[in-house]
Amino acid sequence: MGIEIYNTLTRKKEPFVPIEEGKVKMYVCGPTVYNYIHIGNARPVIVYDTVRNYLEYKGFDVNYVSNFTDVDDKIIKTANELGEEVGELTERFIGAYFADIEALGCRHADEHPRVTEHIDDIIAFITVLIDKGYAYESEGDVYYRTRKFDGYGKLSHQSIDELKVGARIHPGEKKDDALDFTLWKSAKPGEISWDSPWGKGRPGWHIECSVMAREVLGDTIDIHAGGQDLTFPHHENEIAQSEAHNDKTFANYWMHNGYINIDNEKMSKSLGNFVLVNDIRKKVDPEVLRFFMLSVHYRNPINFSEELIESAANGLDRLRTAFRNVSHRLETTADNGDQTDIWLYKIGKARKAFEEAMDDDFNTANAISVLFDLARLSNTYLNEKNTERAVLEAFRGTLPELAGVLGLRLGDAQAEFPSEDIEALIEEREQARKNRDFARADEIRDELLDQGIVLEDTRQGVRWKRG
RNA sequence: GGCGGCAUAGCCAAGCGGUAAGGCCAGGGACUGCAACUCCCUUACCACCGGUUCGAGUCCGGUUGCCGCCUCCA
Repeated sequence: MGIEIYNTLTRKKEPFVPIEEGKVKMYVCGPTVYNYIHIGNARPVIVYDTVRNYLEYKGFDVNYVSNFTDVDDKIIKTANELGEEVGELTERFIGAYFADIEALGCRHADEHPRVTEHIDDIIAFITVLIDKGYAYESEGDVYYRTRKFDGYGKLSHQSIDELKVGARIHPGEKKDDALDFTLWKSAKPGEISWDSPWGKGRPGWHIECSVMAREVLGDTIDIHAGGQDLTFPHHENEIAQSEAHNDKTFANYWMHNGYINIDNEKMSKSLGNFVLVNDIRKKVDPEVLRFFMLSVHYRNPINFSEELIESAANGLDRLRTAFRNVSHRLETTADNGDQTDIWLYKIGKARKAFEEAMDDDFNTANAISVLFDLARLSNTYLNEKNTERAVLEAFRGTLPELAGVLGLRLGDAQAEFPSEDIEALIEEREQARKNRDFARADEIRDELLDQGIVLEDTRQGVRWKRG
Protein backbone atom coordinates (compact mmCIF):
# COMPACT_ATOMS: atom_id res chain seq x y z
CA MET A 1 0.00 0.00 0.00
CA GLY A 2 1.25 3.40 -0.90
CA ILE A 3 0.36 6.91 0.07
CA GLU A 4 -2.96 8.39 -0.91
CA ILE A 5 -3.44 12.13 -1.03
CA TYR A 6 -6.68 14.05 -1.18
CA ASN A 7 -6.35 16.21 -4.25
CA THR A 8 -8.38 19.41 -4.28
CA LEU A 9 -8.26 19.33 -8.06
CA THR A 10 -10.23 16.09 -8.30
CA ARG A 11 -11.83 16.14 -4.87
CA LYS A 12 -10.71 12.59 -4.36
CA LYS A 13 -8.00 10.68 -2.62
CA GLU A 14 -5.52 9.52 -5.21
CA PRO A 15 -2.54 7.20 -5.00
CA PHE A 16 0.57 9.32 -4.83
CA VAL A 17 2.80 8.81 -7.85
CA PRO A 18 5.67 11.25 -8.13
CA ILE A 19 6.87 12.58 -11.46
CA GLU A 20 10.27 11.10 -10.89
CA GLU A 21 10.51 7.86 -8.98
CA GLY A 22 11.66 8.31 -5.43
CA LYS A 23 11.65 12.10 -5.60
CA VAL A 24 9.11 14.67 -4.55
CA LYS A 25 8.93 18.30 -5.56
CA MET A 26 6.87 20.17 -3.06
CA TYR A 27 5.93 23.83 -2.93
CA VAL A 28 4.18 25.38 0.04
CA CYS A 29 2.91 28.94 -0.08
CA GLY A 30 4.76 30.89 2.57
CA PRO A 31 4.01 33.99 4.57
CA THR A 32 3.82 37.64 3.70
CA VAL A 33 6.36 38.99 6.11
CA TYR A 34 5.05 42.14 7.74
CA ASN A 35 4.11 40.76 11.15
CA TYR A 36 4.61 37.79 13.44
CA ILE A 37 2.75 34.70 12.29
CA HIS A 38 -0.34 33.63 14.16
CA ILE A 39 -1.25 30.04 14.99
CA GLY A 40 -3.46 29.89 11.92
CA ASN A 41 -0.43 30.61 9.80
CA ALA A 42 1.42 27.97 11.74
CA ARG A 43 -0.97 25.18 10.87
CA PRO A 44 0.13 24.71 7.25
CA VAL A 45 3.76 25.00 8.30
CA ILE A 46 3.32 22.20 10.81
CA VAL A 47 1.08 20.09 8.59
CA TYR A 48 3.31 20.17 5.54
CA ASP A 49 6.46 19.79 7.58
CA THR A 50 4.87 16.56 8.81
CA VAL A 51 3.95 15.55 5.28
CA ARG A 52 7.53 16.12 4.29
CA ASN A 53 8.80 14.07 7.25
CA TYR A 54 6.56 11.18 6.36
CA LEU A 55 7.51 11.23 2.70
CA GLU A 56 11.13 11.07 3.79
CA TYR A 57 10.33 8.30 6.24
CA LYS A 58 8.94 6.39 3.29
CA GLY A 59 12.20 6.87 1.48
CA PHE A 60 11.40 9.76 -0.82
CA ASP A 61 13.95 12.41 -1.54
CA VAL A 62 11.91 15.55 -0.94
CA ASN A 63 12.76 18.92 -2.36
CA TYR A 64 10.71 21.23 -0.18
CA VAL A 65 10.30 24.85 -1.19
CA SER A 66 8.47 27.61 0.59
CA ASN A 67 8.53 31.24 -0.42
CA PHE A 68 8.57 34.55 1.37
CA THR A 69 6.40 37.30 -0.02
CA ASP A 70 8.63 40.18 0.83
CA VAL A 71 6.98 42.96 -1.13
CA ASP A 72 3.28 43.81 -1.37
CA ASP A 73 0.73 46.41 -0.32
CA LYS A 74 0.53 45.38 3.32
CA ILE A 75 4.29 45.33 3.69
CA ILE A 76 4.61 48.77 2.16
CA LYS A 77 1.84 50.10 4.35
CA THR A 78 3.34 48.65 7.51
CA ALA A 79 6.82 49.86 6.64
CA ASN A 80 5.45 53.35 6.13
CA GLU A 81 3.64 53.28 9.42
CA LEU A 82 6.74 52.17 11.26
CA GLY A 83 9.00 54.50 9.33
CA GLU A 84 11.10 51.54 8.35
CA GLU A 85 12.63 50.43 5.07
CA VAL A 86 10.73 47.61 3.40
CA GLY A 87 13.87 45.49 3.41
CA GLU A 88 14.48 46.01 7.11
CA LEU A 89 10.92 45.14 7.99
CA THR A 90 10.85 41.95 5.96
CA GLU A 91 14.26 40.86 7.17
CA ARG A 92 13.10 41.29 10.74
CA PHE A 93 9.97 39.23 10.28
CA ILE A 94 11.70 36.55 8.28
CA GLY A 95 13.94 36.10 11.30
CA ALA A 96 10.92 36.00 13.57
CA TYR A 97 9.27 33.48 11.29
CA PHE A 98 12.22 31.11 11.50
CA ALA A 99 12.37 31.45 15.27
CA ASP A 100 8.67 30.62 15.53
CA ILE A 101 8.66 27.61 13.26
CA GLU A 102 11.81 26.20 14.79
CA ALA A 103 10.12 26.35 18.16
CA LEU A 104 7.26 24.38 16.63
CA GLY A 105 9.65 21.69 15.53
CA CYS A 106 9.54 22.58 11.84
CA ARG A 107 12.60 22.41 9.70
CA HIS A 108 13.53 25.11 7.24
CA ALA A 109 12.60 24.43 3.64
CA ASP A 110 15.35 23.34 1.30
CA GLU A 111 14.91 26.71 -0.33
CA HIS A 112 13.11 29.87 0.69
CA PRO A 113 12.90 31.99 -2.45
CA ARG A 114 11.94 35.63 -2.06
CA VAL A 115 9.98 37.75 -4.48
CA THR A 116 12.52 40.56 -4.47
CA GLU A 117 15.20 38.14 -5.61
CA HIS A 118 13.17 37.03 -8.60
CA ILE A 119 11.99 40.28 -10.13
CA ASP A 120 13.81 39.61 -13.40
CA ASP A 121 12.29 36.17 -13.65
CA ILE A 122 8.88 37.58 -12.96
CA ILE A 123 9.26 40.23 -15.66
CA ALA A 124 10.39 37.62 -18.15
CA PHE A 125 7.47 35.39 -17.23
CA ILE A 126 4.94 38.17 -17.64
CA THR A 127 6.49 39.10 -20.96
CA VAL A 128 5.86 35.59 -22.24
CA LEU A 129 2.26 35.76 -21.06
CA ILE A 130 1.79 39.02 -22.95
CA ASP A 131 3.38 37.54 -26.05
CA LYS A 132 1.06 34.58 -25.87
CA GLY A 133 -1.94 36.82 -25.53
CA TYR A 134 -2.72 35.84 -21.94
CA ALA A 135 -1.89 39.24 -20.55
CA TYR A 136 -2.03 42.87 -21.51
CA GLU A 137 -0.56 46.13 -20.36
CA SER A 138 -2.82 48.95 -19.31
CA GLU A 139 -1.49 52.29 -18.06
CA GLY A 140 1.57 50.78 -16.44
CA ASP A 141 -0.26 47.77 -14.98
CA VAL A 142 -0.31 44.33 -16.48
CA TYR A 143 -3.36 42.11 -16.17
CA TYR A 144 -4.01 38.46 -16.80
CA ARG A 145 -6.77 37.82 -19.32
CA THR A 146 -8.69 35.33 -17.22
CA ARG A 147 -11.26 34.32 -19.82
CA LYS A 148 -8.51 33.37 -22.22
CA PHE A 149 -7.46 30.44 -20.04
CA ASP A 150 -9.72 27.47 -20.68
CA GLY A 151 -9.31 25.65 -17.42
CA TYR A 152 -10.00 28.65 -15.23
CA GLY A 153 -11.95 27.50 -12.18
CA LYS A 154 -10.91 23.87 -12.31
CA LEU A 155 -9.26 23.94 -8.90
CA SER A 156 -11.97 25.75 -7.00
CA HIS A 157 -14.64 24.14 -9.17
CA GLN A 158 -16.24 27.37 -10.11
CA SER A 159 -17.27 28.34 -13.58
CA ILE A 160 -16.29 31.72 -14.87
CA ASP A 161 -19.90 32.75 -15.16
CA GLU A 162 -20.63 31.90 -11.55
CA LEU A 163 -17.67 33.94 -10.48
CA LYS A 164 -19.02 36.85 -12.38
CA VAL A 165 -22.34 36.57 -10.57
CA GLY A 166 -20.43 36.64 -7.33
CA ALA A 167 -19.69 40.18 -8.41
CA ARG A 168 -17.80 41.35 -5.41
CA ILE A 169 -14.93 41.60 -7.80
CA HIS A 170 -13.84 45.16 -8.26
CA PRO A 171 -14.51 46.44 -11.77
CA GLY A 172 -11.28 48.39 -12.14
CA GLU A 173 -11.32 50.87 -14.98
CA LYS A 174 -8.00 49.70 -16.28
CA LYS A 175 -9.09 46.11 -16.74
CA ASP A 176 -10.73 44.73 -19.84
CA ASP A 177 -12.76 42.39 -17.70
CA ALA A 178 -13.67 42.36 -14.04
CA LEU A 179 -12.24 38.86 -13.65
CA ASP A 180 -8.78 39.85 -14.82
CA PHE A 181 -6.18 40.02 -12.10
CA THR A 182 -2.97 41.94 -11.64
CA LEU A 183 0.39 40.58 -12.73
CA TRP A 184 2.33 43.81 -12.47
CA LYS A 185 1.35 46.84 -10.50
CA SER A 186 2.66 50.29 -11.33
CA ALA A 187 4.34 52.12 -8.47
CA LYS A 188 2.99 55.20 -6.79
CA PRO A 189 5.52 57.96 -6.23
CA GLY A 190 7.95 57.07 -3.45
CA GLU A 191 7.03 53.39 -3.36
CA ILE A 192 9.58 50.67 -3.65
CA SER A 193 9.72 49.69 -7.31
CA TRP A 194 11.64 48.00 -10.09
CA ASP A 195 12.09 48.97 -13.71
CA SER A 196 10.13 46.99 -16.22
CA PRO A 197 9.05 47.23 -19.85
CA TRP A 198 5.81 48.71 -18.47
CA GLY A 199 7.44 51.27 -16.26
CA LYS A 200 8.33 51.27 -12.60
CA GLY A 201 6.32 48.89 -10.50
CA ARG A 202 6.21 45.64 -8.59
CA PRO A 203 4.79 42.15 -9.06
CA GLY A 204 1.19 41.30 -8.29
CA TRP A 205 0.62 38.72 -5.61
CA HIS A 206 -0.12 35.54 -7.57
CA ILE A 207 2.64 35.73 -10.11
CA GLU A 208 5.46 35.21 -7.64
CA CYS A 209 4.54 31.65 -6.77
CA SER A 210 4.19 30.63 -10.40
CA VAL A 211 7.58 32.05 -11.18
CA MET A 212 9.50 30.88 -8.14
CA ALA A 213 8.05 27.40 -8.19
CA ARG A 214 9.17 27.11 -11.78
CA GLU A 215 12.60 28.60 -11.18
CA VAL A 216 13.36 26.33 -8.27
CA LEU A 217 11.42 23.17 -9.06
CA GLY A 218 10.59 23.24 -12.76
CA ASP A 219 7.47 23.40 -14.92
CA THR A 220 5.56 20.67 -13.13
CA ILE A 221 5.69 19.97 -9.44
CA ASP A 222 4.31 17.05 -7.46
CA ILE A 223 2.63 18.70 -4.52
CA HIS A 224 1.49 22.28 -4.15
CA ALA A 225 0.06 23.11 -0.77
CA GLY A 226 -1.36 25.86 1.36
CA GLY A 227 -4.31 26.96 3.42
CA GLN A 228 -7.84 26.39 2.23
CA ASP A 229 -8.39 30.04 1.58
CA LEU A 230 -5.65 30.06 -1.01
CA THR A 231 -7.59 27.73 -3.26
CA PHE A 232 -9.36 30.70 -4.72
CA PRO A 233 -8.17 32.97 -6.08
CA HIS A 234 -4.47 32.48 -5.37
CA HIS A 235 -3.93 28.92 -6.52
CA GLU A 236 -6.49 29.17 -9.28
CA ASN A 237 -4.57 32.11 -10.65
CA GLU A 238 -1.25 30.35 -10.28
CA ILE A 239 -2.56 27.52 -12.42
CA ALA A 240 -3.78 29.97 -15.04
CA GLN A 241 -0.43 31.72 -15.15
CA SER A 242 1.80 28.68 -15.07
CA GLU A 243 -0.12 26.49 -17.45
CA ALA A 244 -0.53 29.30 -19.94
CA HIS A 245 3.20 29.95 -19.71
CA ASN A 246 4.56 26.40 -19.53
CA ASP A 247 1.93 24.52 -21.54
CA LYS A 248 2.20 21.83 -18.91
CA THR A 249 0.32 20.75 -15.82
CA PHE A 250 1.47 23.00 -13.01
CA ALA A 251 1.01 20.68 -10.04
CA ASN A 252 -0.22 17.10 -9.82
CA TYR A 253 -1.51 17.20 -6.26
CA TRP A 254 -3.08 20.18 -4.52
CA MET A 255 -3.33 19.98 -0.76
CA HIS A 256 -5.27 22.45 1.37
CA ASN A 257 -5.44 22.52 5.13
CA GLY A 258 -8.40 23.70 7.19
CA TYR A 259 -8.55 26.71 9.45
CA ILE A 260 -8.09 27.32 13.07
CA ASN A 261 -11.08 28.86 14.76
CA ILE A 262 -11.36 30.72 17.98
CA ASP A 263 -14.74 30.24 19.57
CA ASN A 264 -15.83 28.78 16.27
CA GLU A 265 -14.91 31.93 14.42
CA LYS A 266 -12.27 31.94 11.78
CA MET A 267 -9.02 33.37 13.03
CA SER A 268 -7.63 35.99 10.75
CA LYS A 269 -5.59 39.10 10.75
CA SER A 270 -8.49 41.08 9.39
CA LEU A 271 -10.85 39.92 12.15
CA GLY A 272 -8.24 40.69 14.77
CA ASN A 273 -8.92 37.55 16.80
CA PHE A 274 -5.56 35.98 16.24
CA VAL A 275 -3.04 34.43 18.60
CA LEU A 276 0.58 35.01 17.70
CA VAL A 277 2.92 32.06 17.85
CA ASN A 278 5.50 34.36 19.31
CA ASP A 279 3.23 35.09 22.29
CA ILE A 280 1.66 31.73 22.87
CA ARG A 281 4.88 29.79 22.75
CA LYS A 282 6.09 31.67 25.80
CA LYS A 283 3.13 30.37 27.76
CA VAL A 284 2.49 27.02 26.17
CA ASP A 285 5.07 24.40 25.34
CA PRO A 286 5.29 24.75 21.55
CA GLU A 287 5.54 21.02 21.18
CA VAL A 288 2.10 20.79 22.80
CA LEU A 289 0.87 23.22 20.18
CA ARG A 290 2.20 20.99 17.45
CA PHE A 291 0.71 17.90 19.05
CA PHE A 292 -2.61 19.69 19.36
CA MET A 293 -2.66 20.66 15.72
CA LEU A 294 -1.81 17.17 14.56
CA SER A 295 -4.47 15.59 16.74
CA VAL A 296 -7.03 16.67 14.15
CA HIS A 297 -6.95 15.68 10.50
CA TYR A 298 -5.39 18.50 8.51
CA ARG A 299 -8.41 19.14 6.32
CA ASN A 300 -10.77 19.61 9.26
CA PRO A 301 -11.13 22.82 11.19
CA ILE A 302 -9.63 23.08 14.65
CA ASN A 303 -11.10 25.09 17.42
CA PHE A 304 -8.54 26.70 19.68
CA SER A 305 -9.03 27.18 23.41
CA GLU A 306 -7.03 26.91 26.58
CA GLU A 307 -8.97 23.87 27.74
CA LEU A 308 -8.17 22.00 24.57
CA ILE A 309 -4.52 22.93 24.82
CA GLU A 310 -4.42 21.67 28.37
CA SER A 311 -6.02 18.42 27.37
CA ALA A 312 -3.46 18.08 24.59
CA ALA A 313 -0.67 18.78 27.06
CA ASN A 314 -1.89 15.95 29.27
CA GLY A 315 -2.03 13.62 26.31
CA LEU A 316 1.45 14.46 25.16
CA ASP A 317 2.69 13.95 28.70
CA ARG A 318 1.40 10.43 28.58
CA LEU A 319 3.57 9.75 25.55
CA ARG A 320 6.57 11.38 27.13
CA THR A 321 6.09 9.42 30.34
CA ALA A 322 5.92 6.16 28.44
CA PHE A 323 9.19 7.02 26.77
CA ARG A 324 10.74 7.94 30.09
CA ASN A 325 9.50 4.74 31.63
CA VAL A 326 11.11 2.53 29.05
CA SER A 327 14.30 4.55 28.96
CA HIS A 328 14.62 4.28 32.71
CA ARG A 329 14.04 0.56 32.69
CA LEU A 330 16.63 0.08 30.03
CA GLU A 331 19.24 1.56 32.32
CA THR A 332 18.67 -1.15 34.88
CA THR A 333 17.54 -4.27 33.09
CA ALA A 334 19.58 -7.24 32.07
CA ASP A 335 18.36 -9.87 29.64
CA ASN A 336 15.97 -12.07 31.50
CA GLY A 337 12.72 -11.99 29.59
CA ASP A 338 10.99 -14.55 27.49
CA GLN A 339 8.27 -14.28 24.86
CA THR A 340 10.44 -11.77 23.08
CA ASP A 341 9.01 -12.54 19.66
CA ILE A 342 5.42 -11.84 20.54
CA TRP A 343 6.31 -8.39 21.83
CA LEU A 344 8.49 -7.55 18.88
CA TYR A 345 5.63 -8.66 16.70
CA LYS A 346 3.24 -6.30 18.51
CA ILE A 347 5.64 -3.42 18.09
CA GLY A 348 5.97 -4.18 14.42
CA LYS A 349 2.22 -4.26 14.12
CA ALA A 350 1.97 -0.83 15.68
CA ARG A 351 4.45 0.51 13.19
CA LYS A 352 2.34 -0.94 10.41
CA ALA A 353 -0.76 0.71 11.83
CA PHE A 354 1.08 4.01 12.01
CA GLU A 355 2.05 3.74 8.38
CA GLU A 356 -1.46 2.82 7.35
CA ALA A 357 -2.78 5.89 9.09
CA MET A 358 -0.24 8.18 7.49
CA ASP A 359 -0.62 6.55 4.09
CA ASP A 360 -4.27 7.48 4.26
CA ASP A 361 -3.93 11.14 3.38
CA PHE A 362 -1.65 11.83 6.34
CA ASN A 363 -4.19 10.92 9.00
CA THR A 364 -2.16 12.19 11.93
CA ALA A 365 -5.10 11.81 14.30
CA ASN A 366 -5.03 8.07 13.76
CA ALA A 367 -1.24 8.01 13.77
CA ILE A 368 -1.31 9.60 17.20
CA SER A 369 -3.77 7.01 18.45
CA VAL A 370 -1.22 4.38 17.38
CA LEU A 371 1.36 6.20 19.46
CA PHE A 372 -0.95 5.93 22.44
CA ASP A 373 -1.45 2.24 21.78
CA LEU A 374 2.28 1.81 21.64
CA ALA A 375 2.69 3.72 24.88
CA ARG A 376 0.20 1.50 26.66
CA LEU A 377 1.83 -1.58 25.20
CA SER A 378 5.18 -0.42 26.44
CA ASN A 379 3.92 0.40 29.90
CA THR A 380 2.21 -2.95 30.07
CA TYR A 381 5.42 -4.67 29.13
CA LEU A 382 7.23 -2.84 31.88
CA ASN A 383 4.79 -4.33 34.35
CA GLU A 384 6.04 -7.78 33.47
CA LYS A 385 8.36 -9.35 35.99
CA ASN A 386 10.97 -10.11 33.42
CA THR A 387 11.94 -7.90 30.55
CA GLU A 388 14.28 -8.40 27.68
CA ARG A 389 16.64 -5.72 26.44
CA ALA A 390 15.80 -6.43 22.83
CA VAL A 391 12.15 -5.63 23.48
CA LEU A 392 12.89 -2.60 25.61
CA GLU A 393 15.18 -1.30 22.94
CA ALA A 394 12.51 -1.84 20.32
CA PHE A 395 10.07 0.24 22.36
CA ARG A 396 12.72 2.79 23.14
CA GLY A 397 13.55 3.06 19.43
CA THR A 398 10.12 2.87 17.84
CA LEU A 399 8.24 5.29 20.07
CA PRO A 400 10.45 8.33 19.45
CA GLU A 401 11.05 7.38 15.85
CA LEU A 402 7.36 7.44 14.97
CA ALA A 403 6.72 10.46 17.16
CA GLY A 404 9.63 12.06 15.38
CA VAL A 405 7.89 11.70 12.05
CA LEU A 406 5.19 13.91 13.53
CA GLY A 407 7.89 16.29 14.68
CA LEU A 408 7.48 15.40 18.34
CA ARG A 409 10.65 14.85 20.32
CA LEU A 410 9.19 13.27 23.45
CA GLY A 411 11.75 15.20 25.44
CA ASP A 412 14.57 12.76 24.93
CA ALA A 413 17.15 15.48 24.65
CA GLN A 414 16.17 16.88 28.02
CA ALA A 415 18.27 14.51 30.10
CA GLU A 416 18.79 16.46 33.26
CA PHE A 417 20.89 15.62 36.25
CA PRO A 418 19.84 16.38 39.78
CA SER A 419 21.94 18.75 41.77
CA GLU A 420 23.95 17.29 44.62
CA ASP A 421 21.68 18.40 47.41
CA ILE A 422 18.67 16.96 45.63
CA GLU A 423 20.54 13.75 45.20
CA ALA A 424 21.44 13.79 48.87
CA LEU A 425 17.81 14.29 49.85
CA ILE A 426 16.69 11.45 47.65
CA GLU A 427 19.33 9.24 49.22
CA GLU A 428 18.28 10.28 52.69
CA ARG A 429 14.69 9.46 51.91
CA GLU A 430 15.69 6.02 50.68
CA GLN A 431 17.44 5.39 53.99
CA ALA A 432 14.41 6.63 55.90
CA ARG A 433 12.18 4.30 53.94
CA LYS A 434 14.44 1.37 54.64
CA ASN A 435 14.20 2.21 58.31
CA ARG A 436 10.44 2.56 57.89
CA ASP A 437 10.69 6.14 59.01
CA PHE A 438 7.88 7.16 56.67
CA ALA A 439 7.25 10.45 58.36
CA ARG A 440 10.72 11.63 57.46
CA ALA A 441 10.49 10.09 54.00
CA ASP A 442 7.26 11.91 53.25
CA GLU A 443 8.67 15.10 54.64
CA ILE A 444 11.50 14.94 52.16
CA ARG A 445 9.16 14.10 49.35
CA ASP A 446 7.04 17.16 50.15
CA GLU A 447 10.12 19.28 50.40
CA LEU A 448 11.22 18.26 46.94
CA LEU A 449 7.72 18.75 45.63
CA ASP A 450 7.95 22.35 46.75
CA GLN A 451 10.97 22.63 44.54
CA GLY A 452 8.92 21.23 41.68
CA ILE A 453 10.39 17.79 41.83
CA VAL A 454 8.14 14.75 41.75
CA LEU A 455 9.47 11.43 42.93
CA GLU A 456 8.44 8.11 41.46
CA ASP A 457 9.36 4.88 43.21
CA THR A 458 9.79 2.15 40.68
CA ARG A 459 10.89 -1.42 41.10
CA GLN A 460 14.21 -0.34 39.74
CA GLY A 461 14.63 2.46 42.22
CA VAL A 462 13.62 6.07 42.64
CA ARG A 463 13.18 8.37 39.74
CA TRP A 464 12.38 12.05 39.65
CA LYS A 465 10.95 14.55 37.25
CA ARG A 466 10.01 18.16 37.10
CA GLY A 467 6.34 18.45 37.96
C1' G B 1 -27.21 33.59 -5.82
C1' G B 2 -22.92 29.83 -7.01
C1' C B 3 -19.36 26.21 -4.84
C1' G B 4 -17.94 23.36 -0.62
C1' G B 5 -17.49 21.48 4.45
C1' C B 6 -19.34 19.91 9.15
C1' A B 7 -23.07 17.71 12.91
C1' U B 8 -20.17 10.78 16.61
C1' A B 9 -19.93 9.98 24.68
C1' G B 10 -19.05 15.63 29.76
C1' C B 11 -14.92 17.63 26.30
C1' C B 12 -11.59 16.63 21.91
C1' A B 13 -11.51 13.24 17.86
C1' A B 14 -11.04 8.80 14.16
C1' G B 15 -14.42 6.20 11.12
C1' C B 16 -15.56 5.99 3.79
C1' G B 17 -21.36 -0.72 4.05
C1' G B 18 -20.55 -5.63 8.39
C1' U B 19 -22.85 -5.25 15.27
C1' A B 20 -18.70 2.48 17.41
C1' A B 21 -10.39 3.65 17.41
C1' G B 22 -7.72 6.86 20.50
C1' G B 23 -7.03 10.97 24.03
C1' C B 24 -8.68 14.37 28.12
C1' C B 25 -11.85 14.62 32.37
C1' A B 26 -14.69 11.65 36.09
C1' G B 27 -15.81 7.14 39.04
C1' G B 28 -14.24 2.19 40.70
C1' G B 29 -10.24 -1.51 41.33
C1' A B 30 -4.89 -3.36 41.27
C1' C B 31 0.18 -1.87 42.48
C1' U B 32 2.43 1.30 46.81
C1' G B 33 4.01 2.04 53.84
C1' C B 34 1.12 6.28 51.77
C1' A B 35 1.71 8.59 47.22
C1' A B 36 3.54 9.29 42.26
C1' C B 37 4.10 6.40 37.76
C1' U B 38 1.61 2.40 35.49
C1' C B 39 -2.17 -1.29 34.50
C1' C B 40 -7.44 -3.05 34.53
C1' C B 41 -12.73 -1.82 34.57
C1' U B 42 -17.09 1.75 33.78
C1' U B 43 -19.85 5.74 30.22
C1' A B 44 -22.59 6.58 22.70
C1' C B 45 -30.17 4.81 20.67
C1' C B 46 -23.53 8.24 15.75
C1' A B 47 -28.62 16.04 14.58
C1' C B 48 -33.69 14.67 12.61
C1' C B 49 -37.08 12.21 8.79
C1' G B 50 -37.55 8.93 4.77
C1' G B 51 -35.16 5.42 1.25
C1' U B 52 -31.49 1.66 -0.90
C1' U B 53 -29.34 -2.95 1.29
C1' C B 54 -29.28 -9.38 4.25
C1' G B 55 -26.81 -5.34 6.85
C1' A B 56 -25.83 2.21 7.15
C1' G B 57 -22.44 7.30 11.56
C1' U B 58 -20.81 5.10 6.76
C1' C B 59 -24.71 5.25 0.29
C1' C B 60 -29.28 8.22 -1.78
C1' G B 61 -33.24 12.07 -0.96
C1' G B 62 -35.15 15.64 2.34
C1' U B 63 -35.18 18.72 7.07
C1' U B 64 -32.73 21.52 10.83
C1' G B 65 -28.37 23.86 12.76
C1' C B 66 -23.35 25.58 12.34
C1' C B 67 -18.99 27.00 9.22
C1' G B 68 -15.97 28.33 4.95
C1' C B 69 -14.86 30.16 -0.14
C1' C B 70 -16.74 33.34 -4.19
C1' U B 71 -12.53 40.23 -1.61
C1' C B 72 -6.44 40.76 1.33
C1' C B 73 -6.18 36.21 4.24
C1' A B 74 -2.99 29.93 6.18
